Amino acid sequence: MNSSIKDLLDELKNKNIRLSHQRLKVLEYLILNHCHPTADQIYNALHKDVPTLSKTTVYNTLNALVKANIVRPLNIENAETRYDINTFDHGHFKCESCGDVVDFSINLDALKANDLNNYEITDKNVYFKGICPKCLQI
Amino acid sequence: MNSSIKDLLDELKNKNIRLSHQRLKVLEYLILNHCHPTADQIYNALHKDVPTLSKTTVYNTLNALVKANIVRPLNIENAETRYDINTFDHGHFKCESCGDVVDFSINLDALKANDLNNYEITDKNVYFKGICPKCLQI
DNA sequence: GTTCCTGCAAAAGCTTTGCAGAAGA
DNA sequence: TCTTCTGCAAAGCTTTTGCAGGAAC
Repeated sequence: MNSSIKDLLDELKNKNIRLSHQRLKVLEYLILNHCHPTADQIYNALHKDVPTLSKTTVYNTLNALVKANIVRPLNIENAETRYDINTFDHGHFKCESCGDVVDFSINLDALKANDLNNYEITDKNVYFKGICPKCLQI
Repeated sequence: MNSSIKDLLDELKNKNIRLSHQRLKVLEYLILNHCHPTADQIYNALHKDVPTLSKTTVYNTLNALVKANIVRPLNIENAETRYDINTFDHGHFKCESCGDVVDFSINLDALKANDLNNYEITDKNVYFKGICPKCLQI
């Protein structure tokens, strides 16, 4: 399960991340939209409500949240980093037609690599590509 | 198993990919160096032997090989596409200390995603991150 | 002789950096 | 008050594009 908003804010305080209006807006967007947005998508979505918002601040905020382990960066396509606030184990599916990314549940602990016995593994990633049901119908 | 060089060249001919000197050099590099190089690494390695080689040609060649399904592009880190000529099922491990990428065997067919029943899945990717044994010793 | 490829220069796209003014604690 | 954040402009990187000359077939 996701941590509560309060826990999140406490964690931010502990890590000396100031809760500016812009940062709260980015965080709110990530919590309300589990669609693995790019920095650009976040910027475009928030720009209407916060006209002075700059892309620099979006990047700044996202990098701070990644460093604080609150969001995870997602690299499926080149030159397109997406951001994910879900903390439970899951894989990602990207539709090559519409570009949408959805989560799917997968047990990452069960993923064993016998070839990597002397390696220290800190991060496991799984992503699939293909066509989503919506695009298959067209 | 990897296909033989002859099979590769036949496949290139079938797909109307001309066997220029530069392209053969890039292909040779990929076959001899299963280290998942970036375009830049390939360029730097071949530049000595083929002084007139341009990065544009390296990119052009890699894109042609990807389109022909002869090499696979690998996106682990943002703004750093790597290229892989191994065709058998495998995952990738990237050392966050030295940056090296190594293969490990994994059964991708066994990776099932129950949440994606109505999805058409064309591509499965697994990558781990951590520290390799060499860097752990330092 | 066609068609496609090469390589230069320039451009495009995402992300980072420098810095002065503004806002959070 | 002190520290950090914002947002503009500019720069940094990887990758792509336009195009004239050259190579493959």
